[in-house]
Amino acid sequence: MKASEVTAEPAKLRIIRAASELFRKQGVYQTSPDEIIEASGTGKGQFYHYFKNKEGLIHAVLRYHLDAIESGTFAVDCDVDSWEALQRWFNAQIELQKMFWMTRACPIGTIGNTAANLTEHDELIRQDVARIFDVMTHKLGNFFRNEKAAGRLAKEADEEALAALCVAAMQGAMLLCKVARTIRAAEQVASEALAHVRSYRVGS
Amino acid sequence: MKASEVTAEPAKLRIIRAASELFRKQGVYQTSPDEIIEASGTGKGQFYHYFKNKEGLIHAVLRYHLDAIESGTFAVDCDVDSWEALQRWFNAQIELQKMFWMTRACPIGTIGNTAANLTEHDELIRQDVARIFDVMTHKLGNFFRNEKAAGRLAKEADEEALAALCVAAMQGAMLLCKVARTIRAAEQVASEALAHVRSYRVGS
Amino acid sequence: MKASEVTAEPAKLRIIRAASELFRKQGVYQTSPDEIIEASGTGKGQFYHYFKNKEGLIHAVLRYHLDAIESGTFAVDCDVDSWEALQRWFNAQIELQKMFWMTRACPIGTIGNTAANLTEHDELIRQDVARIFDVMTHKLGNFFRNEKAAGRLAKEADEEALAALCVAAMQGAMLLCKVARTIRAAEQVASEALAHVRSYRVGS
Amino acid sequence: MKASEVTAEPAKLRIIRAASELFRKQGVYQTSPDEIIEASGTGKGQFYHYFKNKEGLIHAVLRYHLDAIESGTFAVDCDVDSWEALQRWFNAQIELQKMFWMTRACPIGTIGNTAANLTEHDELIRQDVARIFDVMTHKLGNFFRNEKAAGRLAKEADEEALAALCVAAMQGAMLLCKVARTIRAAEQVASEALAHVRSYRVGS
DNA sequence: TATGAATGAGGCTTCATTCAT
DNA sequence: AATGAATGAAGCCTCATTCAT
Repeated sequence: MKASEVTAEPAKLRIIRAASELFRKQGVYQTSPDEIIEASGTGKGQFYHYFKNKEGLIHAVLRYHLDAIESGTFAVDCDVDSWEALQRWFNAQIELQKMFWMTRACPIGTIGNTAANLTEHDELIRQDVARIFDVMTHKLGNFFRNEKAAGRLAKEADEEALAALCVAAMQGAMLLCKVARTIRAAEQVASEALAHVRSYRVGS
Repeated sequence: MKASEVTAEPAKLRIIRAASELFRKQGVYQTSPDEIIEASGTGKGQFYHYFKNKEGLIHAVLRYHLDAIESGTFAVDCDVDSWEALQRWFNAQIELQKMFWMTRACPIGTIGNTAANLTEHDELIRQDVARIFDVMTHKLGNFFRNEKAAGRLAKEADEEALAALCVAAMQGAMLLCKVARTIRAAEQVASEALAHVRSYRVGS
Repeated sequence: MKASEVTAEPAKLRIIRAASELFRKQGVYQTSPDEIIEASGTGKGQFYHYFKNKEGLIHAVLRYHLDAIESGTFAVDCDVDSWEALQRWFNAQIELQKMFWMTRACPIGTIGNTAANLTEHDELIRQDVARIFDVMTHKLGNFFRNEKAAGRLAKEADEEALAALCVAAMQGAMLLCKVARTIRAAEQVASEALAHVRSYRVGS
Repeated sequence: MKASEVTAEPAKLRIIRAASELFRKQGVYQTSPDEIIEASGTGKGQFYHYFKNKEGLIHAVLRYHLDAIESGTFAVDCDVDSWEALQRWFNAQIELQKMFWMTRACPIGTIGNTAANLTEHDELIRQDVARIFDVMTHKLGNFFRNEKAAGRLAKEADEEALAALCVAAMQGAMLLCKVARTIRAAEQVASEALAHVRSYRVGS
C-alpha cells in the first residue's frame, strides 16, 4: 500500500504539474483534459482515476499552489518579515512577469482571473482561489501587525487594508501588463503601493 | 441603403448589448454565439452577417464600452475633474460590485481577465482591452496633471503612476471581491488608494 | 418558415426512423448517438439541433410510435372491434416476432424492456412508455366494454383486467421467445389468453 | 488448495451478490464493474481473477439465481404443489414488486429484458436466461401435469401452455407495473391468469 | 435583411479491461 | 489471493461556423 502510493504519486503529480503549467500559459478554460493528458504523458484513465473531473484537477492544482505559498516554496515568497522582504515581494512579481513576458506569470493570477468568470457551478474553485488570496493577504498583514506591535508602524495604519492594497494592486497591475505587453504599469503600481505603506512607517 | 442601415442597427445593437451583458455575467469563453443569439432575439444569420465571427463581436463589444468611456456615458464616469469626482470614481465601482453581488461588475475587467489568457490569435482583443485601460488611466492622469498644473498636487507626484495605481488597485480589488464574495477588500483598497493619492495634495 | 419546416422534417424524421430501427434491433442502451447519426446520414449538429439529448430522441421515437398506435398505422393494429380483430391483434405480434426472428420484433417491447431498467433520471421515458401501454390497454378495453354493452360479454368480466392480461401476456411472451429463440411460447400464451377472454363471451 | 478455495469463496460471492442487487436496481448495462467492485468491497484484481469479464459475471449471477430457483430458495418459490402454492407464486411476485416499489422486482426479468436486446456476442447470457425461464415454466408445468394425472385438471388443458401463460403474464405485468408505477396491472393480470388456469380444475 | 438547417471538430467523461506489484 | 494504477476506445454533448433559402 505504501509502495503503491509511492509509485502512484508521479502520475498524479505529473498531471498536476502539466496542468499548472498549461493553465498559466493558456488559462484554465483554454486547456482541455486531453491536452493535459498528452503533456503529462499519462492516459485518459489516469486523469479520471486521480481526479473526479476537470474541476477536481483545478482544485488539486490550487491546493498545490496553496501548499507552496504556505510552506514558503512559492515563486513569490509571501512570508514577509522585513521592509526589504516586502520590497522583494513586489519585485518577485515584476520579475516573474518579465520572465514569462507575454504569458501570464503568476499562476494564481491566471486562475484568479479565470475565477473572475466563474459561474455558480465552480463554487469549489472560487473558494480555493479566495483561500489563496486570503492567505497571501494574511501573510502580508502579519508583517504589518508585527511592525505595529514593535512600534515601527503608525497606530492609525489599517494592517489588513494595507495588505489588501498590496495584493489587489499587484493582481490588477499584472492584468494591465499582460494586456499592454509592457512592464511599466507593474513597476509604477508597485512603487506607489510601496510608497503608501512606507508612509505609515515610524521610528528608525 | 441609408434606410436599411437605420433598420439594421437595432439588430446589431441588440446583439452587442446582449453579448455585453452575458460576457459580464458569465465570461467570454462561457458564452456561446447561440446564447447571444437567443438573448438578443435574432438569428444565426444576423450574427454572422454583422460580425465576422465571435472574436469580431468581442471586438465590437469592447469598442462599444470604449465609446461609452470616451463619451462619459460609461457606468463608471472616468472624466474626473475634482477630488469629489475621484471619490465618486472609486465609489461607483464599489456600488457596481455591490449591485451585481458575486458577479463580476466591471465588464472590462471580465473581458480583460479573459484577454489575459489570450493567445497570439486574439491579438485584436488584447489591443482593445489595452486601449480601454489606457484611456481610463489617461483620464485619471489628466486630473492629476491638471491638479499639479494648478499647484494643488505635489511636484514630486507621478501623475501617470498614481492613475495606474487607481486602475490596477480597483481591478485587483474587484477580482478579490468576486472570489471572496464580500465587498470588504474593495472598500479597503479604495480607501487606501485614495489616501495615497490624497497624500500628494497640497494647498487648501 | 413553412418552406423551411418542410425541408427540415426529413432530417428530423430520418433520425427518428433510424433510431427507431436501431433501438428495435439492438436496444436503446446499445445504440449510440453516433450510430444513429451515421445511419440517418445526418451530422452531430443536426442530432442535437433537433433533440435536446439522447433522452429527447428516445422521447421523440416513443411519441412517433404512440402516434402510430393512436392513428391505427402501427404494425399491430390496436383498434380492435371484433373477436376476429382481437385474434389478429395476437397474431400480428406473433408474425412480427417470426419476421424478425432473433431480433426483437415489437419496438414498444424493446423500449419497454429497456424501460424496465430505467433509473430515476429517465422519468420522461418511463412516462412515455407507460402512456403507450395505457393506450394499448384502453383500446383493447374499449372492445371489451363495447361487447359487454352489447350484451355479448359476461357481466362479471373485468374489461380492464382482461385487456391488461392480453397486453402483459404478450409482452412477457415476446420476452420469452426472444431469449428462447423459438416462437412456441408466444403461440401458447396467445392461445391461452384468447381462450380466457373468450370464456366470458355470451350469446351468439 | 482446499483451504484457499474456502477463503476465496467470500470475495467471489460478495461480488455476485453485489452485482445481483445492482443489476436488479439499475439494470445490467447501467452497472459498471467499478460500481460492483466498490459495492462488494473488493478490488479490480479480484473481479477479473474470479470472472473472465463482465459477461462472465452476469453468467455467474444467473447461475446463482438458477441455483436458488432449483433449490427452492429463490424469492419466488417455483416448486408449486398445490393450488394454494400457485396462488402464493403469483402473490410473491406482487409482494416483491410492492416491496421494491418502482424498481424492477424480478432479477431475472431485469436481466432477461436486457438479454432480449443482446447481440450474438452475448449468446451465453441469452442461454442462461432462457434456461431459467425454462426451469420456471417446467416447475409450474409439473404441477399441472401432476394435477391432471390425479384427475384434478381437465384433460383438454395444455399444461405447458398454462405454465407459459403464468410466467409470461407475470413477466409482462411486472414490466407494466414498473413503467406505470402502480401495482394494479400485476394484480389484475395475476387474478385473470389464475382464473384461467382454475377454469380447468375439475372435481372439488 | 433574415432564418434556421447543416457541419464536423473537439470537449469532457465513463467504461471494460490489462498490467505491475 | 489481492491491490489499484494504467490504458485507450467509445460515449454523449457543445461549439463556432457555413450554407441554403
